Amino acid sequence: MDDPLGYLPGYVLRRASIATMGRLHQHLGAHDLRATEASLILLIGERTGLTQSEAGRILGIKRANMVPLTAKLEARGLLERLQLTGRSQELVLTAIGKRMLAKVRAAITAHETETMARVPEDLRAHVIPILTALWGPDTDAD
Amino acid sequence: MDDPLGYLPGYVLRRASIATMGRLHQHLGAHDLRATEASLILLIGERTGLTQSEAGRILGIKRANMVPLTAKLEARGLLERLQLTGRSQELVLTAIGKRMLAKVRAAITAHETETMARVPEDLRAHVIPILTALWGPDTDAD
DNA sequence: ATCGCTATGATATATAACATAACAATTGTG
DNA sequence: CACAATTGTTATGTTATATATCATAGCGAT
Repeated sequence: MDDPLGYLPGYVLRRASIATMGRLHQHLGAHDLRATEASLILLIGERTGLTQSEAGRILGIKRANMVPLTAKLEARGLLERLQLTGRSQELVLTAIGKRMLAKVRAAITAHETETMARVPEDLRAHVIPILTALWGPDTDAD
Repeated sequence: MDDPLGYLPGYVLRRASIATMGRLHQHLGAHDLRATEASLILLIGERTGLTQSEAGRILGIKRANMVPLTAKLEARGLLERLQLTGRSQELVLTAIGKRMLAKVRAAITAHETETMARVPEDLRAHVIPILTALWGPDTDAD
């Protein structure tokens, strides 16, 4: 098709992200999960004792937006909110949530493999370093 | 802050894209342009005789969403729609639009430089190839 | 221990960017 | 010519953001 903007890193980065997210969405679709929801489940699965706002900070999701996100997952029985200190609450996976976690991990692994497979072999080692560099230390979600 | 998901290419790609778009937005903010609008202006500036739907196809924007996009830019006096065949219309930059194009190009160049500067020098050459590979041939917007 | 500041969660609301579906008009083609 | 495909448009819905405001709870300093 020719993309006359294909020489612009920012543009190509965005298109790459959109395309990759689209593919991820297909992997997750079977479990009726959005990428954001999946990332939260993954995160809780890897880090115990996380507070709702801590999780939000790590994922770059604002406090206000964590509310409907956790509410939805809680409504589906995937996670629980444990009142921790009276003003903060810990996010914990339920049994169903843990089963979902396994499925999410499988989906993510498949997607990850598929994603890396697109990159010429000799460049694969540079993917994470480059993307991490572009991510950069701008990480404040709130 | 530690990002426990930092080993996932898809996740890091998304964060990188969001961060980079945020920085781009700052460059463009002075001209009150969204990234999408800027990309359309850039595109028209590089390719003459483009139809609205052609532009949409190239940029991955659906026909329906091209309407408010072009309408807004036309309302700002940046572009004109020339009836081309009776059902298709060519997008053309006005004089003001061309002046804006110059500014957009400057902003994009600055942003591009800033973006590449984040990447360790020895990896820079791989940025576009990797991102292009990840973008992949999924390019159908409609 | 109380005063003031900050953190947390929640609510309401706005916006950008995308999607789908239906439609009219027009063009191209078998 | 009849029919299919293309183009632009309108209406509408969804998702992921954002902001502003609020009540409550904890914390630090005096």
